[in-house]
Amino acid sequence: MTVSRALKDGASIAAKTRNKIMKAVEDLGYVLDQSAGSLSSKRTGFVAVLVPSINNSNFADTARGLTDALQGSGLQLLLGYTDYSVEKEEELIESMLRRRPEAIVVTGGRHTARGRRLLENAGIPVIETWDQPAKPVRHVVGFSNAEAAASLVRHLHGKGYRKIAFIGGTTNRDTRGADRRLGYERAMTALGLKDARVISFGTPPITMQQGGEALARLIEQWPDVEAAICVSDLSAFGALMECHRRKLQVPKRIAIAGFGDFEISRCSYPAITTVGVHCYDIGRRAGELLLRAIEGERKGQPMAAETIITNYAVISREST
Amino acid sequence: MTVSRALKDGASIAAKTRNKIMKAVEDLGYVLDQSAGSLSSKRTGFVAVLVPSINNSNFADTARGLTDALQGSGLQLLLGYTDYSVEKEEELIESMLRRRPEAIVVTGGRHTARGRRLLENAGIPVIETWDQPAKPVRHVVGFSNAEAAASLVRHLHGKGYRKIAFIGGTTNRDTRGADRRLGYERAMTALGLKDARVISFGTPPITMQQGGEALARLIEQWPDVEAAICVSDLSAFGALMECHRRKLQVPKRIAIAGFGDFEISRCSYPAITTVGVHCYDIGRRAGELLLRAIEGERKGQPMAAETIITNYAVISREST
DNA sequence: CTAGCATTTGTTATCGCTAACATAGCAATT
DNA sequence: AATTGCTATGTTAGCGATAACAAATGCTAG
Repeated sequence: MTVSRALKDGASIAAKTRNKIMKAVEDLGYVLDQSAGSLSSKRTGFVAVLVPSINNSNFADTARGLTDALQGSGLQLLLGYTDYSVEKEEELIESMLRRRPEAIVVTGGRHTARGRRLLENAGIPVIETWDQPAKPVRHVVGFSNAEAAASLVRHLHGKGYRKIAFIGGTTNRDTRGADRRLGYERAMTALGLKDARVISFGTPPITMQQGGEALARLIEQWPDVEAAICVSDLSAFGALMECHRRKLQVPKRIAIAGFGDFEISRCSYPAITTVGVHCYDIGRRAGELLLRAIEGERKGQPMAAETIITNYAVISREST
Repeated sequence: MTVSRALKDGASIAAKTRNKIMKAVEDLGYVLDQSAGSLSSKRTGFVAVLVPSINNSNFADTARGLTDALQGSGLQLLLGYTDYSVEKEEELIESMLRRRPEAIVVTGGRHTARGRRLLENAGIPVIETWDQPAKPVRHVVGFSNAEAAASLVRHLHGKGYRKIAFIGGTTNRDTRGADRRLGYERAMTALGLKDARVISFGTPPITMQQGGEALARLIEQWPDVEAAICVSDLSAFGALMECHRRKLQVPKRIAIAGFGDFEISRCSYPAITTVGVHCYDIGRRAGELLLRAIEGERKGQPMAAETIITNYAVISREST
């Protein structure tokens, strides 16, 4: 027991004893067993985080924000990839809950019925991110992808573009992508631009290359198109490069806009107009919210459901 | 006990009993507690993985390869970011070991003395990746960054370039980056090209933007430079865009090469010559190796140390 | 009907730690 | 010297699962 106390800080223990213990620990190469500790103290120090993917995506930044926010709190991320599938998400939720995380962060507000039930009954703080679900499970840190995409449409409209197209993936698995398209369509209608032009190409998340191919199709199908909004900066970049290849001047002949404010949109030439959505901050603020929620849980005073709407802003650059 | 049996497969249990239990489980929303299970069975199902970073980096692909390889094995990744710092790595090794992972995968072969000791005494399979350490802790899945960079130099030399520069970060924290520079320098000497031109700019991992700025400096310092090798595709891309801005024709006026075969190098215009290093495969094969090693460990027959050298190849594209 | 075997269920101890309480030690105060 | 009030250490009893063994049940065959 004294050893146990020596190894955590804040316990009252004589300096002499502690030193003796520490020396023994170092000599023996002893490492505390946290599974056993967790079992006893009922605090695992885990936070489960489910993201669609971590490769070339905004979610990596969100994960990083979370990691940073949790720095020093003794909490550790348990990361899972859902691959943009709610079925896989359900599986992951279950296997994560087996580890008894102290909170769980998921991406988006769409889950399987059972997935949702698992979340609701988990007895731990739940945070949905990157979205603004109509019926949140509990806490939310996100924004409306539809609204964000709509504001991009209005921005282009304000610059004089009328024949505006949307490039995205073929399915609705990527709900954020689907929301963006929805926002595009609504904004077009609202502006009286009847003929929405949607190119669906590739399973989400669509790659740079697929963005390029989609642009090729777009040009073929609607040669008079004036601007293309891409579901993400990556596809926008692919589209932009395809324009280079075809010697189509951007933005003179066609304007290109992306979504997400990846570094690439800032650095490419021409730099790409995009919607900045503060991916890192979503993670960071989810982390901070979660710390408060866990604190409350430990004190037996569960926090009231909180919804944090994060900012987004159209970032106008050379490509529009 | 019967419940415990019902919840794992392969146990002999009457179908009727199992169904009854499953129903109760579903009704109660009961979820197994794996910390308790791990404590008892001495198998946590964790694999610790330490990577420098997961944002815009090859390591995300490696993590993905690992995840895929471990799919269905019941093992779960415990991911940690070292931020390219061996001190942070040491901390992470310790906190990971507290979770009693069944194997640990680290990036690179450089560790603090204590970090190395912890790895050696952990009593679990250790895999070092992305490098070819002189004295591996145990297993290795990697390649020589120096050799790979050297072969890129030779490739450029073969194409007639002589005044070849290297763009990288300012410190040696990123040991793989440092190795690449070393390989560059050695190859230049070996080819009789005396005047190595190295631009160090930004703390690793250097960004696209820093790659662009570095190119600007390079041109200023050595206006006659014919080719630039960048420490990664991201900086190469930044450099390439800077060339666009300055209306320097690539590869006519200056050739640009990267490292890592990120998607961006394939899609950019002009497409960037790079060294393909099979990031995903490194993860995948580390995962497979690790499964065998864990299997051996469980049977009480530890596996002999194994070194897997992964392939790399210069991929010649339009930028050189 | 019962021995004999296979299958299914039950018991007990244990994994390595910590919460909660109990005791010991020690200085200050009266 | 006795009392009080600390702080430092020790004891005991779990946390919730599983390993290992023990018992019960079911089935087949003689």
